[in-house]
Amino acid sequence: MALTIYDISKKAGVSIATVSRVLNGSDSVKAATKEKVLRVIEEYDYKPNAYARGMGLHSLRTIGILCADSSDLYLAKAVYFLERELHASGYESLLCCTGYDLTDRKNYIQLILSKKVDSLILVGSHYVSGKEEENEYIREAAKQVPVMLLNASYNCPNVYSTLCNDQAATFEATSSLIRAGIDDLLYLYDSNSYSGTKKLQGYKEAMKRHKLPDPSSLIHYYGGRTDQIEAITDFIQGIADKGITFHGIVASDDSLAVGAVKYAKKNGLRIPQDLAIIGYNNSMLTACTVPEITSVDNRLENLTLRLVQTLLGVLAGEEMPAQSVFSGKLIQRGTTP
Amino acid sequence: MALTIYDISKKAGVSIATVSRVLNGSDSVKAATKEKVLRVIEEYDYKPNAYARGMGLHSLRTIGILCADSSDLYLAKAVYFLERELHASGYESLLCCTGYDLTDRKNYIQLILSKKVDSLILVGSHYVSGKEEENEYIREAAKQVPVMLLNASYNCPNVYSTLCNDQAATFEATSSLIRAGIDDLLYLYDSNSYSGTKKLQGYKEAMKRHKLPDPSSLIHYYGGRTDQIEAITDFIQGIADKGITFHGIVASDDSLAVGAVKYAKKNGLRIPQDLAIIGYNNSMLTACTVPEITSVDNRLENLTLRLVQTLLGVLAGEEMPAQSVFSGKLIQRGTTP
DNA sequence: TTGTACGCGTTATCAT
DNA sequence: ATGATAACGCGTACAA
Repeated sequence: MALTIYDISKKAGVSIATVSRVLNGSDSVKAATKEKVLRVIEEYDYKPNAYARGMGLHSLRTIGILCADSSDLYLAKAVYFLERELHASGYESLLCCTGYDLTDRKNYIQLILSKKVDSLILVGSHYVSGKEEENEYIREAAKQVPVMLLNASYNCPNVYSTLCNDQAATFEATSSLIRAGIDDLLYLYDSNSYSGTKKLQGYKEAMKRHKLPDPSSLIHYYGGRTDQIEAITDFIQGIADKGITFHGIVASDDSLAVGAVKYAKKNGLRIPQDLAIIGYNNSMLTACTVPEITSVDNRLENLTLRLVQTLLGVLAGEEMPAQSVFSGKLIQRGTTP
Repeated sequence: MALTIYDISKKAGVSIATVSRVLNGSDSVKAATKEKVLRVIEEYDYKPNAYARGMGLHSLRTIGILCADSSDLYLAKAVYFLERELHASGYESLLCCTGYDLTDRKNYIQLILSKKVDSLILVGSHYVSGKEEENEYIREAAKQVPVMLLNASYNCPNVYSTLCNDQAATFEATSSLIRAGIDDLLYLYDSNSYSGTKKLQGYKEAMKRHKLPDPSSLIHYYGGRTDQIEAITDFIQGIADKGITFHGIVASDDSLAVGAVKYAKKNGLRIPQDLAIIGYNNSMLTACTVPEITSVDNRLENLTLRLVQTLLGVLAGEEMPAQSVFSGKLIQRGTTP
């Protein structure tokens, strides 16, 4: 059996209260006593029981990180950064891959809350819906612990949003192509999430601002998996085969842009002369093609850093901004003129 | 304040013992009583306190998943599959990105064990070293909880290994190129981990078996980051610039293979006629290049599935195999003849 | 089948 | 500065 605080107190010749004080860094304990207790703790390699500790402190210093799919290139990076930051601050991370289904998500959150996490981090904008009733579960969760949103925004007490201004970034990306003289721009996207919607708005706004005709026929939703590059290529081919002409593509994700590059190659189109392409996320995928893909960097590491700082502040009882917005940045590479 | 088992027992007009029995699915409770208690639980949405429960059961049904870097394409997939399987079996996953440093890993494991996880899953072969003294921490951990190894093997009580026969797979991949008439085969690798060593052995074995000259000058270690494709391309260029000639490349990772494809393009080499390439892991990267990359599939999902099954068996007190080995499979695509 | 009472290992609140 | 002791909420012998 593992040692308890009683064992240590006996061996050190003090009471359990004193041991507890030493353990929790109380200042009201004589240096000599502290030294003595620490030596015993060291000698027997005593570790306080986590469950019992959780009961007393009402916390195990654990944060629930929820994401739809942690094998997604972008989400995986987000999870990685978050875990690293949290660990550095003495918190552990309970990872939950909830999938994209609403009911599954709700159940998962219920479960995780019952495990007494100190906070919930929802990674990715899929967690915020356009329909208010579908966000009810966020309000509910926020009644129990602070809820942190990465790449989404939701206005509600105890909910804190950290995100990139995807709309502005997409507006800028689209505009840069238009300024280069390309105005038949295809818009490809794969998600109707919060940020998915914002990106689309950015594209539309740019088309409108430059007085281009209604782009409805140029906007296409790819509903398949983003790691199926071949399916994406076929998808774009299908659009072209319908007789829709385009000399530029703005994509909501780098994988869609990779599909676009492969489409161009298959059809003997020169990049960027015949077809210019812009991706999103500035992932390693941008470096896999020839030429390399121009992409929007939404500074994920920055976002995660800020999110954790905000969270720590909230947990410490400080007043924190409910929303932190950063700017994206277009990284120029070979697929744009 | 949240409801306790006492509140529920009062409202249901029974003792806490009965509530506890209902909660834990004991059979010795009258159907009517059970029904009554369940209704109260439902009505007040009562959730047992996790800490108190952990104290009694000596478990919070939580597994520690350790990996060096969960943003790595391959590790991320492994973590995703593991979490999914564990969740389906009623276990939560504590994610720990330990990095590649030994001391950091040790500390992290100590910490995580003190949080009372039911088991440790070490994802990726980096956790097993060739030097026995560096594996001491695994032995220590295994004294406390079962330790599961994914893609590595270590012989020690309470340690269970689930892996792909990377040596045989690499042997087969290398041999297939030799049979196609290419015998100046470069071997690129990026890790000296357990499986890294095995893969290299598979390559060497194939060269030897086909009576090819000592390949020492053809074996090259890339020490940079695998998500830096450009650095990989430069690395290969450097090898060629040294005057080493090769018409085929066997790589220990798909990202190295992507770098090889880009190297070929830069130098106007035809693929596969002038340069044949085989990657490893069969990741989405194989679909990003033109032509697509032939790669070894080590059936990750299978491995994770088996690992979790083994773990559940061990936790249930059943006798389980200490080692489960699966075969890899070469997926033919455009970079090989 | 059900209830009582105790143990689990801490933290926190009083005294001293 | 330190010690005694009461929570904390649940599981589980043991008793009924």
